[in-house]
Amino acid sequence: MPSESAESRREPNRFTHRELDIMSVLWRRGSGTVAEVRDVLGEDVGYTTVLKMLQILEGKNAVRHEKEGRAHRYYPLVESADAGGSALKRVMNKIFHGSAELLLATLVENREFSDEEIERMRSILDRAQEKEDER
Amino acid sequence: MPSESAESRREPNRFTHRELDIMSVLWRRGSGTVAEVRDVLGEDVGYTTVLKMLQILEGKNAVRHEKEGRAHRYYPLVESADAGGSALKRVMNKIFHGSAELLLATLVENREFSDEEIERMRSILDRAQEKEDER
DNA sequence: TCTGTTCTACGAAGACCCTCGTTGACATCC
DNA sequence: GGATGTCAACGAGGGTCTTCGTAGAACAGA
Repeated sequence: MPSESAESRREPNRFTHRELDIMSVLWRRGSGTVAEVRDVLGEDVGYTTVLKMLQILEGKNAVRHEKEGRAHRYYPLVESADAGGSALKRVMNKIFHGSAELLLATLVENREFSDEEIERMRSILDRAQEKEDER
Repeated sequence: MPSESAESRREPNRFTHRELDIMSVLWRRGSGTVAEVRDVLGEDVGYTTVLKMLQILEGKNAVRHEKEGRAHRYYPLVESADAGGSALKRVMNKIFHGSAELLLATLVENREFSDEEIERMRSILDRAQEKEDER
């Protein structure tokens, strides 16, 4: 098995902090204009900054835009599940020695979950196991 | 609820990519000299680069070193569980809308787990629930 | 002693990230 | 028409991240 540590300079679905801030808004809302995104982010981020970031993201094919009146409306092209999968894999490998169990243990340790949440998480595992058993 | 997007410029336990590469090695091995860390990372990372990163990490109190012969042996000061907790929280909030269930679902979707692994993950949830029920 | 090796230390170069000032287009209101 | 407001576009500035060249100390072997 190759060492995996030599990262290719540009992985897919990997976002910088600000990029992630902005993608996060688009994922939540489905789409957004510059002004809308900026409203969510708060006034401490400049308008032109948000615009620039969206243009950068467009250059990376992470979003696309359509004209809407005089403004542009931006839509995410990268799915949050894909970005999340990559991010989780990275965290799991780099920090949790590749162990999903260690990751899960840390997750439940750092937050209190209600019975209902835990129940739903359990059923997620059930479904995964069923799928496994079918083979 | 405050908007949460205005990140403080330096969160604790937050590492850059290269920093994380190096911390990852120290966490796995428990400690390492520059040469040892570099061996794990592969020859495409320069010796002085690794040294520099370790010095930077030391400046951030993420590692410390002891003399070992003529060389330095570095030890992690930040625990992987702490770094992992921060990273998971970030991923959960920015990408999974704060939902641990969505996170778990993505995790099990992206990798096949054996029955044993799933069983152990289930018991992690059991333990969390017991703790919850005690109150 | 000379030479090669292995180490730390320092600093500078280059890439990347983020921010914002400025410009010009367009629209609206008076 | 002139003032005002909203918009995209561009580019430059300053910061951070990463890399590496170079220097010098310590040591080993011939």
